[in-house]
Amino acid sequence: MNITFRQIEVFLAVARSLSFSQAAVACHLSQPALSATIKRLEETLSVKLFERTTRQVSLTDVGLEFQRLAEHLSDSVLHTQVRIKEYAAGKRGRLSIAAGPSIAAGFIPQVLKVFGPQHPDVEIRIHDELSDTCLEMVRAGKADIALTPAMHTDSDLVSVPLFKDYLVVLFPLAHPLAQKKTVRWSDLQAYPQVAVNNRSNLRQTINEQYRALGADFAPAYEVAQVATMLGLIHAGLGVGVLSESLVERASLDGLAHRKLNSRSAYRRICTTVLAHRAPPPVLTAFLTLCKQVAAARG
Amino acid sequence: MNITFRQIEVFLAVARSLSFSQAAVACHLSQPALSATIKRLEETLSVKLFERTTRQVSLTDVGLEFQRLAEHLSDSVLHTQVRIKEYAAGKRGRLSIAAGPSIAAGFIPQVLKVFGPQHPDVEIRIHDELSDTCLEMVRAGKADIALTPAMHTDSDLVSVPLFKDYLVVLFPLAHPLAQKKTVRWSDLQAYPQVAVNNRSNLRQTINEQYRALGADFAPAYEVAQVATMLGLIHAGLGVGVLSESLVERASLDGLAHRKLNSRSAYRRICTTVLAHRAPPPVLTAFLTLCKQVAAARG
DNA sequence: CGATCTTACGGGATTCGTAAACATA
DNA sequence: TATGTTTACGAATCCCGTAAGATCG
Repeated sequence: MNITFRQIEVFLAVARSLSFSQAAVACHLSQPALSATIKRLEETLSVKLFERTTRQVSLTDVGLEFQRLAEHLSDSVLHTQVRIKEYAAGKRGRLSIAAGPSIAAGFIPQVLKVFGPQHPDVEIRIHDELSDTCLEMVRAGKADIALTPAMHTDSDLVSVPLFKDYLVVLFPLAHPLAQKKTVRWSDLQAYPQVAVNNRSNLRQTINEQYRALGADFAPAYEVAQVATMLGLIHAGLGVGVLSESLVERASLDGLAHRKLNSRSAYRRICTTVLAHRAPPPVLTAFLTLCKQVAAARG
Repeated sequence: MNITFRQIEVFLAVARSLSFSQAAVACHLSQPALSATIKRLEETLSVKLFERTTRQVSLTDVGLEFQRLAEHLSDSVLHTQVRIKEYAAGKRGRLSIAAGPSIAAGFIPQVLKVFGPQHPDVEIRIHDELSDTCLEMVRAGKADIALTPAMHTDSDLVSVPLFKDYLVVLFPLAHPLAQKKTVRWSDLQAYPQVAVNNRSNLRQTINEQYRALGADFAPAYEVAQVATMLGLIHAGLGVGVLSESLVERASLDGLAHRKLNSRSAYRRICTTVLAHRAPPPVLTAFLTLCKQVAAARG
């Protein structure tokens, strides 16, 4: 014989109204049915909860003690139901996002600006690491999703293209490039260049672009962090190639940029998640929004 | 459609073993019945809790989240059941005892010495007040029970005699009274007496005893607290009449006592509780023990 | 006698167990 | 093929509502 949540609800209704009849209407139950429910509860606990004469109902001491505990139980059950529904709707939970440097600084904030307010009870962690590290984190379960330029074809990961992130060249406002309407790769060769090092996917893309043109890319300055690049460019030491997703969000006072006029000068940004694994609900909500934002940026 | 504690138990069994068959035997259920229970739970929450191929069962993300909540619920229900049974058995709760000065210092500790260890989860409060105050506290609901010499006959209170508390005279070890085997009231008149003031029930009993003998009681020293009496007697300033229940427990180094040789030199100690009110379970346990201890002291 | 809880009893839903079907490694 | 889950179905149980009975003011 087991205690029932229904019994607790009914008990609380009686304890509050101190009347079987009133509690019955409150519970949408006939009065004898309610009477029986209380009786069963008392039998289950082998305890008398109410002192009842036909004209008066009052809680026994044990009943009073049980009321406190029952109140807590009722709250817990209700709480559990809303929590689990929120969780299933992606309104609650933890979301661990791994993203490459430019995505983390450009695209992700754009998405989270909408996602955050819509999902106030979701704990979000952003891992801004190099692309390879991002994918490794997904594989290890440390991140739910990776947003990187690298398309992975391993069987344990599944990647889906999100948008094309075109390359742009960045330079000071007064720079000669500011006069040009369109910029080609060949236009850059006249100026010293600032670039991130070879560990970066962005750099590898640039290298490939140069190789395709039969040239070698030899930057005048090589750094690890994008922020350092911006400093060098701002100081007039050179120009630098970055991705559109970054410059369209970051505040780049004193700098201007042009999209590189080449059909192949882009990286395909992909979402990567674990294969053979149903995504957490909050992740599907996040993914849906990512696609919307990606579509909106055209 | 409502969630059931049985469903939660079953869910947790499956979540722990990750097998419907094993969980079924653990729950004393046929495997199809268990399968149906899980299905109903999933329908109630409108959420898929397990990812199951016929050969493998695993928790979904929602299921994992639900497991934490369910674990908490299960604990709460179990906790509630044991708590309420402990409470009903008098093993748990709050007990507020009001007792007159000598009872509080003598008899009560004797009872609690046994009661305390047997009921470790009972919060006990002792109100050591004058007898009238004790009865008033019971009437006001501030105390569950009063142990006093005063027998109350008001309709809202019900008193039951517990034991006879005989009067004794207390004196220093070297006092002449130490030579006597029996002491009568008349024997005391030769010595200065120390007594508590007229607000005390003890003092009123002494006054009555003297009146019955056609004498007036005129103590040499009158104080409010028993502890002060003991100090004065110890200093050799006089002898004092107290109750047997007090001296048989208190440590009275350097003092001796004799029972007063009179059939009427006692007070009838009573328990008093509210009438028209079922006593809290812990109180019945306490009362039972009081009667046992009272019977044992003869 | 009127209001309220309890008991009695029949119908309907829920839950269970057995047996068969089904799906994966 | 062997193991483990789901479906199908009949039986027992539980739960509810109506009607009658009991009790207190």
